[in-house]
Amino acid sequence: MGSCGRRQFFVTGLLADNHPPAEAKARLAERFRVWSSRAFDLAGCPVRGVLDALGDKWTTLIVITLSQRPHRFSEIQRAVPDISKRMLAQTLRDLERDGLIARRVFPTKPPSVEYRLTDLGESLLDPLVGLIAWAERNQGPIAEARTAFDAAVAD
Amino acid sequence: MGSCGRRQFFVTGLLADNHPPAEAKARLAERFRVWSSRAFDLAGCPVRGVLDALGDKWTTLIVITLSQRPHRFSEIQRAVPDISKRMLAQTLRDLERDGLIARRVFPTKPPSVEYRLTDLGESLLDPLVGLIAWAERNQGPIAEARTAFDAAVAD
DNA sequence: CAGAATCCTTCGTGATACTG
DNA sequence: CAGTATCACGAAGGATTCTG
Repeated sequence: MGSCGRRQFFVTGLLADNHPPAEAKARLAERFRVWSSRAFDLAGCPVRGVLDALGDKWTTLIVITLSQRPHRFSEIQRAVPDISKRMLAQTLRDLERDGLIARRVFPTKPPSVEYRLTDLGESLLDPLVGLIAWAERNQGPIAEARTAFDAAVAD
Repeated sequence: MGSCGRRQFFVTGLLADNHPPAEAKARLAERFRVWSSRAFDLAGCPVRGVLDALGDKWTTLIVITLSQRPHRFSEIQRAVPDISKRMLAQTLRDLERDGLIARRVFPTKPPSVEYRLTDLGESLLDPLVGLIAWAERNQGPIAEARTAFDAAVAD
């Protein structure tokens, strides 16, 4: 998957206490100092890690689908629009490898396989909802900014 | 950029009230019903939108860098490891287009340009910190899951 | 049904060179 | 300094076929 580059982008300790709105900036500032001081020395890169895991085309849609209840392979395929079998299998495999979902095979014929979120996977839902909520809240402003920008570029 | 596919993945209304930990699942369940009912009829796809915007290699690193203070072009390039001028310019342009950062040109010679987060951009920091915190908190378990999975695959 | 394997196309990204 | 333009490559993703 993606790399963090030769130099590592390093941010740690953000979770020390809870974070009231607008404290985020201050928290990042604190962490940024840590990152700057050892940027080139240590491994581990949460920012890149989480983005490599969730940034692809299907992962979050599958996680959201599984957030409701366990699904079978073909159920997910019906639930997630336009995903191919190839990408579904691959994404499920990656999610299982990261410990976010559990795979359970029922030895029926034809075989059926159930996928469900692990506790780790469910713990991701909270921050994920935060992001989605932000996206919904700011859909309008972003769309406006885009049309304004495009109009300005067109002279 | 990326598309939502012919059929739209639609989730709305997540931000009605605040969300104590572990309520995320219930909130998603509610939204999922809405999504299912009009998945094929309406446009707008916050999940895809935010992922298309943040899922690339450099966007979040730049946002985090700018979260501390305004930066000039070359400052960002020094702060973000291994980014090329091409990708820096392109990512900054996309961020400006979405209204997340503001660009200000000082007519000096040689010219200098300052980038800063807009209010919209700063509002992204909070959910972003949530994701990073999750990533840090679960770096260990994920790494363990991977090695366990790889070992199991290797028979 | 639940995949694996193969091929093929498109996109994101990097390297390099040029400009105001 | 702050970009743009062009080329080239590798990886992500899609379509298809095969299997247990």
